[in-house]
Amino acid sequence: MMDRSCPGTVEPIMEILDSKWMLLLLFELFNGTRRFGELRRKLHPISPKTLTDRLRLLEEKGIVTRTLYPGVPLHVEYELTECGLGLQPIFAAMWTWTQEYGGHLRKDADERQEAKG
Amino acid sequence: MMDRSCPGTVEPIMEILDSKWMLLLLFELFNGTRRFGELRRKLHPISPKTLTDRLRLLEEKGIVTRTLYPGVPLHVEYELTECGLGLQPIFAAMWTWTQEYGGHLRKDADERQEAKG
DNA sequence: CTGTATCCCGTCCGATACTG
DNA sequence: CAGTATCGGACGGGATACAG
Repeated sequence: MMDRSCPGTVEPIMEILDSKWMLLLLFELFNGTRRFGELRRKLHPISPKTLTDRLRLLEEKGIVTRTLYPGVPLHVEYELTECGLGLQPIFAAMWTWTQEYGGHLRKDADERQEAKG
Repeated sequence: MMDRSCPGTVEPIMEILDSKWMLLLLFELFNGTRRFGELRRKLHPISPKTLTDRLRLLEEKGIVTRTLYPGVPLHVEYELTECGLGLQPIFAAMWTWTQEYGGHLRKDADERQEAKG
């Protein structure tokens, strides 16, 4: 499974996850159905354009459903599909990794130490 | 675990994975120690600047080690640390997701159908 | 062989104003 | 309320030449 074919298997997922706000957006949706304005407030200061872009992408990929409730005022709900909920084990694996190796992520700690000499 | 703290737990990993070439680079290293030129050939047409950037980042994060073998010609080897090898379950989870839900990722299939419609 | 230094371009994203 | 349209800036990454 860790062979040459794996990058091709993994890349489509990365195309979803690696854009700005996408993680926060997904986690928000993991916790239940959300409306557009609700997401906008929670992800503040995301721009409406960007939020729409993200939601449309997730829709395209079959990860969320968009439900329109006609009437005034307009009312739209976004909800994860089974496919979207299925992403959770991936985040669980990331969470586990951080617990295990998170201490290694010092990054600038080293640089500061070097500066001090 | 899927609560509000999780994005913060996951983001540091995404900072590593979400840059161009990083997936291919990691998979190459999963298969063993590699030299700079070797990576450059395998990831062709990556630019040397970008390859260096990626390797430096991985080094900073403690995910790879860089070993210099002095002499002419110069010889450098990159190898995953235990921490780097620990990333594999994450990719395994992604792989599983694609097996399970990969069929949902049609994206442009829908667009084409719409065009025909 | 293993990088670094420069320059440049495309893309992503934010800000803002506007519409059904 | 839930978006769309438009513009512009920042930044990631490519090409290329050069250095240790």
